[in-house]
Amino acid sequence: MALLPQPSTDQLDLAAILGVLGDSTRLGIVAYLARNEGKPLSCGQFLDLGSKTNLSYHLAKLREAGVTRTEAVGTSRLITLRRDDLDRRFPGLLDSILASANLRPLGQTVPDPVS
Amino acid sequence: MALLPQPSTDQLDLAAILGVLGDSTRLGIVAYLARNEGKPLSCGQFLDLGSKTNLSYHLAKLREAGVTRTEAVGTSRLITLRRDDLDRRFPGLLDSILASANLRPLGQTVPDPVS
DNA sequence: TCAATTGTTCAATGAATTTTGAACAAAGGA
DNA sequence: TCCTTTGTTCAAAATTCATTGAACAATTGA
Repeated sequence: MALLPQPSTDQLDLAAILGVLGDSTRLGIVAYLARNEGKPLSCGQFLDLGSKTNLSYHLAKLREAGVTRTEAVGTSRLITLRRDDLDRRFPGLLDSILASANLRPLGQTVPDPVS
Repeated sequence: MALLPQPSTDQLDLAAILGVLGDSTRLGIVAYLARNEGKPLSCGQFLDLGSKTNLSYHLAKLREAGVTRTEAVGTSRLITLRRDDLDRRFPGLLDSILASANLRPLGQTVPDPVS
């Protein structure tokens, strides 16, 4: 129903986006969103990436930088990647970051957050 | 002559790289290095992006994250982009970031540092 | 109405970041 | 040997960032 405040497409700032993605928790959130593109996820889906309070903080950062869209539905927040806007503003950027993120660093496995 | 300490190619960390590029001064340095690929630049070339001391700080950050290579020659430091290593570890990432950085944000011009 | 679910906000804390000027060091040229 | 050029290191200060627990708010279901 209610879309939480977010920057418009032409307000998207590269340094701000890179900065917000320069954090392993937030990178994990974005990678998970990308693996589930189409289905909006609620905050609770990310609970193994941080505490409830901490996720609220990181998810707000992502939304304020324009990486994610957050819609309030009931007591839930439905979160999606702003792929269209990001692709329009910075073509190819998101995909190359996601591709890099999926290269398992040093043979480690990236576990999926709770489903 | 002497190559300053830097992470090896497989030590390159995506979050660390994005984090270090999430700063407009450092992004400006990297964009300028890319526009001059081939010719190593010394710190002084970047003087309009910050003070001498401040640049020393930012250039160290870039080197420690593995984005740049720094070679000490005399009293100078010759700085280059680690394009080969970055491309090998994260194919396409650097180019998409550079392409995004070259989209003038909001019609602004990016002035070249002093030559 | 009551209780549970889902998240946010707040204050506090500790850590990391950015910036500055002063002092320093190393190399090169006059 | 001096002086200049090129950068680094250090300490200090200001700011921002990440994390936590407690309290709160809103919605939903029994």
